[in-house]
Amino acid sequence: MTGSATGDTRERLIVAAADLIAASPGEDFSLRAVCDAVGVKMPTLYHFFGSKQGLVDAVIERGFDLYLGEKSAMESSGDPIQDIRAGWDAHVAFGLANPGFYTLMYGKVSPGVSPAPQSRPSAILLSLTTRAAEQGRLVVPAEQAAAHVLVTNIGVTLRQIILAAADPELSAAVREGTIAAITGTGTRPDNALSAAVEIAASHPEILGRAETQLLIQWLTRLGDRALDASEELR
Amino acid sequence: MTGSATGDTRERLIVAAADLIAASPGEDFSLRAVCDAVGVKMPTLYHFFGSKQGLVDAVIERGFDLYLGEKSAMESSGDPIQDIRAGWDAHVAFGLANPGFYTLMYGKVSPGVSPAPQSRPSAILLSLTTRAAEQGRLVVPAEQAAAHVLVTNIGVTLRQIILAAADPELSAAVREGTIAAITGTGTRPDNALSAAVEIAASHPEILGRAETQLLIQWLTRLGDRALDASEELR
DNA sequence: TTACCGGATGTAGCGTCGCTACAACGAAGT
DNA sequence: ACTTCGTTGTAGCGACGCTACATCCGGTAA
Repeated sequence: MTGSATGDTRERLIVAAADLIAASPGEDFSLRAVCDAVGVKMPTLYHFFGSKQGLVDAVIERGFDLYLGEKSAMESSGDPIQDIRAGWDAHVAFGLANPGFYTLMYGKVSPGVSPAPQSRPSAILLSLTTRAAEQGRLVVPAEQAAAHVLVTNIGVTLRQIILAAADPELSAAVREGTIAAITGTGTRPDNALSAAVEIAASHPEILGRAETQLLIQWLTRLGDRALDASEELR
Repeated sequence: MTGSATGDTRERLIVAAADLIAASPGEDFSLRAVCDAVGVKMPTLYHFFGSKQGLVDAVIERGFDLYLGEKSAMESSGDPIQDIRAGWDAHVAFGLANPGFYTLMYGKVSPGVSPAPQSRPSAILLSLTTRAAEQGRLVVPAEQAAAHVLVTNIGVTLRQIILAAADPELSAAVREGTIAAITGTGTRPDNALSAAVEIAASHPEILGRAETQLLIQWLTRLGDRALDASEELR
């Protein structure tokens, strides 16, 4: 035919499948449509990929290549926590820009899914949390911190894709909440009293229900008056 | 035939579809298999549901009924934040126990998905965050807090389903991180409590001497026990 | 009783899907 | 020139979602 170099047909099949998936994210796609787009019959596709899942796997790998390509374009800021922030935003941005890819990469629930392709970006994240841990900036092990960041990052991205509504405020809020959780820094570190209220409310069994309620009442009053007292000093 | 009361066939079709979905979560299912399980032909199914999506919608509604049935069985603890904790754990437990239902309810990425069925549990969550906001315990608006809790709760649940590995530690860590983020409290209870003790001790005139002494005693005891409880999470 | 009527169900079939056995083509190697 | 192997087409299978049409059956009114 039209001068087909080796591997060209296979390449075009992957691109056509990716285009079809991107055209209707989350929906299934037809192998015949892929073949028609390339101008090839089905046995050709099966010669290269063996099954529909084989083609899907190739598309997924292409998706991770694209994702990591964008990600490696960012240079490190030198600060691991700051790099986690940048990686978070890049993750969300990629998901919203490529919902078809992203759904296959992180949204598939079938039991036969293999987590192997996800290992590359997960390793990057783990290296960042490990560096943060080495600097003594985490209150949890590096593995747990990486899992925490990954699960919330995926959650906020999938949610925005499903609702078809980008929500940068929510993404930023969850991002900062997650970072605060793994670094142990609160978002309002000075307000010890409200933190104490939360601790008491979450463990009513320690002091008893009535005592806990009274304790909370006292802490609240203490907070109001103490705040006034310190205001007067200024 | 065998004495079919009104609506019986429709009911059995929903149950059969739910069983097939539960048998292979995330996978597609065959309408013919549903019909065979009930002992009915396909036009009967189409008489009741109109399309495959119609049957799926009925199954989703059944899933939310089941979920809310379990959830309404829990009585309120009186503390909205504590209720959010219980709701979080119930959410995760339901997802892990019913991955087929859960995937349809919260994991579907198709653009034609309607968020209407999700409005019922979301309203419950929003009422909890609204109560917490009324008590002055949130640092963000109630709507944003509810969205934050929902997105992380779904994220951690979907992740465990996909990886086919329950991880109670991760769920608890993300839960506490999320609550800390919306309440503005840090995740280091010992610091917050000892700081609260200092504040109380430096302002004995606000609550009175005897009350302040008792308050400090309670905070100390709370610190010992709560620290032990949170150690188990790490 | 009888005729009718509307909901529930079956028969048969359409077009499409993933997948495959088999053969034909063409460039590279001997 | 002949073989070999990678690539592609022809034709078809079973299963899918879906539907036009016919049939059955229980209640209702003449």
